[in-house]
Amino acid sequence: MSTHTKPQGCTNLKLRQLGRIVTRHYDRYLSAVGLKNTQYAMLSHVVKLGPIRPSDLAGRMQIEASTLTRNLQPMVAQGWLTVGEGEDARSRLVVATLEGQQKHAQAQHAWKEAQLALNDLLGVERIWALHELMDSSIATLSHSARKPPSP
Amino acid sequence: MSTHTKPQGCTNLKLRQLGRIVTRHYDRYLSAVGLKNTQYAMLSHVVKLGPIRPSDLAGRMQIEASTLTRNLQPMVAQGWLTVGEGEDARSRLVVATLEGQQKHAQAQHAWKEAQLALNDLLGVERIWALHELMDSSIATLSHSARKPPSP
DNA sequence: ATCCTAAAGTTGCATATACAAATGTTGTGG
DNA sequence: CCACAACATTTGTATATGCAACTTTAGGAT
Repeated sequence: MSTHTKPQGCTNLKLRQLGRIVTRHYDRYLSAVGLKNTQYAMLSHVVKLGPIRPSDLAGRMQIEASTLTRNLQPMVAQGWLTVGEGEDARSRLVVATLEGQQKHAQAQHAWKEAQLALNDLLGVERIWALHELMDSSIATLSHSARKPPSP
Repeated sequence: MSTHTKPQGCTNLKLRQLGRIVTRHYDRYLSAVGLKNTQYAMLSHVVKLGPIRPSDLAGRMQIEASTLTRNLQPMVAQGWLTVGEGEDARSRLVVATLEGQQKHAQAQHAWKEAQLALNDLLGVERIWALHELMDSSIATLSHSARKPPSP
């Protein structure tokens, strides 16, 4: 018979448990430069995607727009990002300041150490396999409009 | 040459992005019974592990003790869990009330729908592969005392 | 017994996350 | 032009998450 029949257990539980462990790992490295993992992620996105509208940024990061609004605040307060006027009067544009770009460059070192340490702990094969699966899952799910249960 | 050289990108970023998507998915199903995914996870653990000390529960769930303290509060307020005296005067024991057990049984249906819907979206092969990788990663990381960067 | 350390929980502080509802803005059909 | 739907962002409310510091209680060593 086959080595596996049906998936066991809860995908969400596993994702969150592993996520917590891994997030703590990265945060220990990033704390040396005064950033949280989420802030590093946001900074990276803004540095790379240049002036970008909040809703587009939220879409790229797979977070809700309302979450983005709040996550921006500490970054703006620290002077790493600014939120300026957009095309419309309703939209804005997020950009990284010079300090933000410098902070990002500085944080990249810490990130790399964290990533390499994790590679060591899990082995590059497993990391690689995880990345492939997660990338393809994100791609699949970010398109399918996931509909709530019927009635 | 090999089809892959080194893992690209940030493991933490991918885990969190996929985690957010999947968590939202489950939460949409669980909202029908008035639970958040994390509460369902906690309820399941307590129902299964019977009277258990907070620190042991935290260890099983891979969350910090201080997080557990707070996450317990809404559950106790709803009457699903109680926190009683433990062996010591310093430790406690968490147990599920009757209402908690009923809520859990009720929530299991919603959870199953969410899981099956996800299986459909991603395919059982991918789910299975993800579970295997995440389980083994959690097992590996939960033992290795992850040490912060030197100085 | 006393002092010192370890163990178990909790609090203070800061951030992250999302849904529902509110606000303000734009574009459109009539 | 005007009512109305569609869009972009923010607020209200609630929960989740972790680190550092603190309190209380055990256990051990002398």
